[in-house]
Amino acid sequence: MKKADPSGPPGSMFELFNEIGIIHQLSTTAFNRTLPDGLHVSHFSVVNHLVRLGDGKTPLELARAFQVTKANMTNTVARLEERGLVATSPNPVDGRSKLVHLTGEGRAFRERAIGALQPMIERIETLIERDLVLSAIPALRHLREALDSDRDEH
Amino acid sequence: MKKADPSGPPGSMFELFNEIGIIHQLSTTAFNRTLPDGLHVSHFSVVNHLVRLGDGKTPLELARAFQVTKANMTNTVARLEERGLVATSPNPVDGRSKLVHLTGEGRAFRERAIGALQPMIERIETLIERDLVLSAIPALRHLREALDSDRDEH
DNA sequence: ACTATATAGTTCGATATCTAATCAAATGGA
DNA sequence: TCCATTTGATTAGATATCGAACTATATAGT
Repeated sequence: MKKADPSGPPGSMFELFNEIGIIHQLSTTAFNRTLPDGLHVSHFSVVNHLVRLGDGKTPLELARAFQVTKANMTNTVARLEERGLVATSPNPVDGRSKLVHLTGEGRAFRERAIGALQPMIERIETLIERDLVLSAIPALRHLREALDSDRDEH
Repeated sequence: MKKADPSGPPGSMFELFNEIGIIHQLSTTAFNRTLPDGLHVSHFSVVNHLVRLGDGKTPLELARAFQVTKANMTNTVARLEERGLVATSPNPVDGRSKLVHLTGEGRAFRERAIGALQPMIERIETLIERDLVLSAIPALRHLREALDSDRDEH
């Protein structure tokens, strides 16, 4: 229905970034609307990361994992702490640093969030050819790594 | 160098959205830093769209083309107008609406912006296998259309 | 051991973006 | 013709996010 325009020659890097931008916008807005307790994708992502890969990470480690600024992660961790989803403690091996731990509420929130997102994921999966869509992952991984290393040089 | 974590099972929709989120973040920050006159990707995109597809569009048409809210586009158009990159006029066929036209400065800005972005695009292209990366486009188009039509139903 | 530099985190100010509410004009049905 | 509904645009308020400046601690070179 939407004849969205590619804002760049078809098959170009511009089109690629444009599609990525639109998908990001549509998906985060949809996720944000769906997540419980007024929390946002950025909050869920951090809690999910801590559950999946283990907690006790520093804010900087988290910032790097998600490629956001330290300031951003300071804010995100503060919000999570206000809500009681994480707790922080001094880093025993570095006096400048702190460690972010999950609370029981944090784990419970993750469960609720996944439950809330599930129907939406399923709805989308009925609309797409799953294999076609997932086939983009290796290319995206590769591009992400390139952007990442380009950034490191500044 | 960065062992970025997929925050979701490998090959899952979660990983896909996560990669897209990170790429979006890295690329828009890099673009924003590169664009001249303190302008941002959102501004460039609108001007570029008007040059490529013709001006005299309404704000709502622009909002739909980029999948952002009307409020967002009101703001973007206002900024562009402050800077003299576009001008608006009443819509002769609808008293509620307005039309957004390019100015000479707007076209000049687009040229400058493309010139400024070019080196960065080229630098990235030396870091990637271009064909691999571009091969993601059809999958992304497909996903974007699905998200788009899902959204229409609310 | 001292000093210079680097690093972890925070704070500040600016801006983009969202949702919800509002206003004005257009449209369609009784 | 009039009123209810829809639609285009704006406004208001909240929040995420960035970059830059700052503080405190750690590290390295002499």
